[in-house]
Amino acid sequence: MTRKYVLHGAAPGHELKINYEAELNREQLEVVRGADGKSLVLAGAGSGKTRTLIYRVLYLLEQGVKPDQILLVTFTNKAAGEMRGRMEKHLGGSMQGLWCGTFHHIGNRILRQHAAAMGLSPGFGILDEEDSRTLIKACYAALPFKPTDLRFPQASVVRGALSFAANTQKTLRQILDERYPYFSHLEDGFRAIAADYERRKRESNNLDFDDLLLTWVRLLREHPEVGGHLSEQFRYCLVDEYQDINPLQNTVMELLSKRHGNLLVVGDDAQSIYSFRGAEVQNILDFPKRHEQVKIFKLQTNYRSTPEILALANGSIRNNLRQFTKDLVSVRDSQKLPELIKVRDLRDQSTFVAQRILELIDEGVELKQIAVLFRARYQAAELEMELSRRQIPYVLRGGVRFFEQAHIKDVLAYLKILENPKDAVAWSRALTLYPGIGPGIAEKLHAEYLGLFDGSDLVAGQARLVSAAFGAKANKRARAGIEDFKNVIRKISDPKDAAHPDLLIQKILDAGYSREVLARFDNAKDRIEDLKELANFAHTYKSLSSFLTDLALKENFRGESFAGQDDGKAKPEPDDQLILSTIHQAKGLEWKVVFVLGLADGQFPHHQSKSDERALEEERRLFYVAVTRSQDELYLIHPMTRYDREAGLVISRPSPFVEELPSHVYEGVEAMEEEAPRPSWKRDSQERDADDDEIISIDEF
DNA sequence: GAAAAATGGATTTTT
DNA sequence: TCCATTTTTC
Repeated sequence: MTRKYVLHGAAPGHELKINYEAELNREQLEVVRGADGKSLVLAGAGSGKTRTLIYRVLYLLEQGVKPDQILLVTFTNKAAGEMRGRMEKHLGGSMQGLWCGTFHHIGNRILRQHAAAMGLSPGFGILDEEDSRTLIKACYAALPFKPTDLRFPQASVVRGALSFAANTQKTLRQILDERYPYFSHLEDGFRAIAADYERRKRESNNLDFDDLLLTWVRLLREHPEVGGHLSEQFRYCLVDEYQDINPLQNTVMELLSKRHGNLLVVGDDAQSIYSFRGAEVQNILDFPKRHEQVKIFKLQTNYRSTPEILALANGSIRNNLRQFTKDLVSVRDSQKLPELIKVRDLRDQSTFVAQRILELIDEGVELKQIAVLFRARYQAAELEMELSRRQIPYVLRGGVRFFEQAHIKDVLAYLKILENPKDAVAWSRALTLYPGIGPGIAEKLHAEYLGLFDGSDLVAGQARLVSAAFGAKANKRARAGIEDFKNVIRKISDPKDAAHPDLLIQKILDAGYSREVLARFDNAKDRIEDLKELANFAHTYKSLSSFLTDLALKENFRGESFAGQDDGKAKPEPDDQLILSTIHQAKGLEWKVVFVLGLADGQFPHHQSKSDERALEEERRLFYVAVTRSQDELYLIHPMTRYDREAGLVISRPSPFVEELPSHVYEGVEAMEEEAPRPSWKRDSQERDADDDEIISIDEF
C-alpha cells in the first residue's frame, strides 16, 4: 500500500481513483461493491479483513457519500488506531470528518453533544474500572446489614455483576442466577448498592464505561428526534470485530441503523474471545436469523500463514461445535511444520525461547518480526528476566496500563478536582494521600466544600476552600495534611492555567507530589520520569477536559511512546524490539515467527474454564488466535513440569489443545540441557548468573 | 472510631 | 507485586 489518493475540496469522493480489481481479490471485491443493507462478512484469520473494510469506506466516498455519514466502529483502541492510520494514508492525511473509533469513544462524543437532553453536565467525568470500584466500595454504607455478617462479596465482584448485567442487557436477577449462584440470595444487597452507586455517580457528575453506552442507548430511545437525526446522519454503519460485540453494543448499532438498514458487520466467529465482557459468539452466529435479507460474504483466502500453520489452526478449531464452517485456504508456499517444544520447566522454556530468538537473529530475522504470546501476563515474568540477562530488547504489551498506575492517577485526581469539583472519587483519592486522612475524613471534607456554595466552580469557591476555617473541624492528626492539600489547590487554581494541563501537572509535582512519590514508591525515579512524560503528553492538549477524557478512554502502555501525539520527540527506544504480548492483545496482528508459551494442561486452557463447554470453546478460539498470528514459523512450548506451592514439582501433560491435534500437523521436539539435571527452583541467583551462557542442544526425536 | 501498619493471599483476558 | 483483611495505634 504505497499509493496515495488525495482528496480535495467539497466533493472528496470524486478524486478517488482506485483500481479495485488490481488491489483486491474477488471475495473482497464483492464486499466492497455489494455490502449494502444488512451484510455479514465472515472473515477468516489473515484474510485482509481490515483492508477490505478500508476499501469499502473508500468506495463509499467515491460514490459521493460524505465522510461524516460514515460510522466505523471497532472494538479496541488499537484496532481503531490502525484503521485510522491506514485510512489517513489513503486519504492523504485527513479523515475529513469520518467517524471512526471504539464504541466508548463515539458514545462519549455523542453524549457530550447531547448532554443536556440526558440531564448531564457536558463536563462529566469518566470513571475507569478502579474509580468505579472505589465508588462502589463507598456504597457499602448503604447496605442494610454489615457486609462481613453475610459474607457479602467484594466491590470488584459487585461491579462485575452490575457491569455484566448492563452489557448483556439482562436483569441483575438473571446474572446472579447464571454467573453468581452462590450470591443469589444477596440480590437485595446488590440492589441497594446499585441504587446508591447510581446516586453517587449522578451527584459526582461522573459516568462509568458502561454508562457511556447505556446513556447512548437511552438517548436514542427516549429522544426520537435526536435518534432520528443521528440515524439520518450515519447512513453507513460498519462494525469491525463483530464477534466480540456484546448485546448492549449491538443494540446501539441496531438503533443507529434502523432507518436506513445499512449495517455492515465484519468478524470471525472463530476469534471470539471476549465473553468475559459480555460478548457472545452467538451474536454473530445469529445475525442472519435476526434480520431479513442478510447478505453473507466470506473471506476465506488466507494471505498470512503457511499451509502448515493453517493446517494446525484448522485442526484445532474444528473441535468447536458452535461455529460457521469456514474453509481457509493459504496462498503461501509450503514451509516447515510448526514445532511442539518439550522443555523441562519454566526456566528452560525461557532459555529455549531466548536462545532460539538469538539464532533467528543470526538467520536474519528482525526482532520486531518475532512475538512471544501467552495466556496470562504472569507467564512472561520468567522470560523477561532471561531476555534482560541476554540483553534482548523487548516490549511487553498488556502490562499495567500506563494511565492506570497509582502515581499517574494520583496526579490526575487533582486535575479532576479542578475540572469537576463534584467528583467525590477524585477528592477522596487526592485527600487520602496525606497522612492522617482516610476515606472517612475525605468524605466529610468534600461535603464541607460542597456546602460552602453550590459547588459548581472550584475557582469561585477557592477563597473559601483555602481559608483557615476549612477543615478546622477535622481531628488534629489530619490538620497538617489538609493544609498541604489546600496549598496544592491554591497553586493550581489559577484560571489562566486551565488551558495548559502540562503546567498544572508540573505545579502539582512542585507543590509536593514529587516528595510523595519519593516517600511512597521504591522505583520513585521511574515514576517521576513517567509523570514528566505525562506532562509532555499533556502539552498537546489545549483544555483540561479533553485531556482527561482522552486519558480515560485511551489505551496506552508503559514503555510505549505516545505514538503520533508527541512532537517528534519519541522515546529513545530501539525500533527493533521483540514483542511480548497476551494473546488477547495480539489479536489482529501478525509476525513472521511466533512462540506460544505455557501449552500445558491447567495453564492453557485456563483451569477454571475446563468444566464449562462454552468456556472451553472460547479457550480454543484463543489458541486459534495465537496460532494464526504466525506467518512463517510457529513454536508451541510445553513445559513438562510446574512448581506447585503445596505439591512441589508436578508433572504437567501437554495442553489438551495440543493433544487433540492430528499428529501430522506438527513436529515434536525436545529441548534438553547437556549437563546433569538439577532442580532449577532451588538454585539461588548466584548460581543462575554463573551459567548465563550454558548451551542447550536441541534433538529431534 | 478512624487511620496506619502488618499480615496474608492470590493472580485471565479489557473498554 | 499488588490487593484485601486483620491487628495495632492514635
